[in-house]
Amino acid sequence: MPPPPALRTDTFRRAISMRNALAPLSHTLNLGTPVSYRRNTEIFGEKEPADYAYRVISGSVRTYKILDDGRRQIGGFHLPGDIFGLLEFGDEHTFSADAITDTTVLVVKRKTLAVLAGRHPAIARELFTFTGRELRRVQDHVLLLLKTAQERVAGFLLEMAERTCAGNVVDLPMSRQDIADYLGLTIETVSRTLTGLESAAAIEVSTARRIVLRNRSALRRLDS
Amino acid sequence: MPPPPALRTDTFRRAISMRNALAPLSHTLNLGTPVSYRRNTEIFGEKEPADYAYRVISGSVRTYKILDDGRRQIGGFHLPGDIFGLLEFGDEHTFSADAITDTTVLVVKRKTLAVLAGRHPAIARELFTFTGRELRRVQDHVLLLLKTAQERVAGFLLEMAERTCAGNVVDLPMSRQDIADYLGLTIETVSRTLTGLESAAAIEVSTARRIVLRNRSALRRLDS
DNA sequence: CGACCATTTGATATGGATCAAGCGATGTGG
DNA sequence: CCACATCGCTTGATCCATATCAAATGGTCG
Repeated sequence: MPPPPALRTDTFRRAISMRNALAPLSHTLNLGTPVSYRRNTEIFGEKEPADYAYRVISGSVRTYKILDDGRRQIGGFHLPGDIFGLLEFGDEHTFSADAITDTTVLVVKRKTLAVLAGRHPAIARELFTFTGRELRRVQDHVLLLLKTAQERVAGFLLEMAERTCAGNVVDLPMSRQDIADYLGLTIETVSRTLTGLESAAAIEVSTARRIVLRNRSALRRLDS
Repeated sequence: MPPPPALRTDTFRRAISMRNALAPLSHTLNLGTPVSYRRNTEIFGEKEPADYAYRVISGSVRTYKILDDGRRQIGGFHLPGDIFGLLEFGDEHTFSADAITDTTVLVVKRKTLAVLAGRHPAIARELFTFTGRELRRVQDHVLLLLKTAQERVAGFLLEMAERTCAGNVVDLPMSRQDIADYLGLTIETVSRTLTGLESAAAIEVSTARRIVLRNRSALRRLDS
């Protein structure tokens, strides 16, 4: 919504200097202008012109749609290193995005990326790889929605543990409602399932937002 | 599975001459070698090297995964004009594909497409557009799986009607089991739902495989 | 401390799965 | 040409996972 400042050489340099061990798309996509959003504020809305793509530096983002019946479906959670807003069909965003926690992102014009990709095959290849990974992610989401509540929650926890790379302690940035809207369940079911997993000694719910994985293989079994 | 003959200049020319009013990706992707498959035969299997991409000329194809618990999830149905097998993460197919009915496809090396895309920005752009459309399709599949049985079936019929472009008469190439595995339902539920839609005068089930849409707006309302 | 919001827990309802049987079309051998 | 087997589909009865409705608990921030 707030159009970020145009990409200028100095901001470009500044962004490049911020390059760090952000996950997998090495370096070429580490450009753009840093912009920050406060918790629960909108980054962009569905149907808005998709001029910019974003990469998370710190914090966390959810992308979602509001369905006709008022329910909200979360398409994905985006953690540091992740890109979002890039792959849109046509010129409008197909999802809304907002910051779950206070978040800083790098903003870059999609058009700029397109030009760069045209000029540098390496960048084009990276974009293509990213696209493949994104497609895979959405396909996995389809498979997730076919499973039982227990499998969905167990799978979600394992995925978050992997993505946050923090051993067995998973600090969830998102609320139960967010999780429910991602997994296609209700908050009650998510809560009950977590309680169930705790009774089964697979996890420990330290606080609502902090889960400790006690028995990964059990979780993996439940994930099936 | 049966590795198609290598792309040679004469087959290339032959394929180009077959160019016709196949749907949306105009012409540049209308190249490759025609190959035919009989009904219910495998085109490729999951985990096989993804050397080739395919475009349906005539017939129909399903792509699917077999899940750990033995269920089958159909990722999509591919009708004349559609491309499949192109977007794979890495070098292996992530889905299996087989012919639903007797089917002819154009086969082209993915590598060839990559080279062509590198050389011709127009082709690169077409591939990118296709990718965006594919991503959208999978995202829509996610949304589909959140709906009620009635909404899924109604939405499926509307989609098929649109894709086959045959007015109100929809000739389904696939079985109830295929539909169920696509919609994440059981055959019983699909069957009952169709009967229900017929009672509601929204459709007419002429034969098991031929559905006539009697009241699209009602269907659209049920699709929500 | 008190208010508010997120989460958990409890009781009940329900949509779709499962189990089981019947039916209709298609094809095959006698 | 018909009897019969087969396969895909429909219909029926029951069960179960998750939604829904409702209330209690707990954590956070003024």
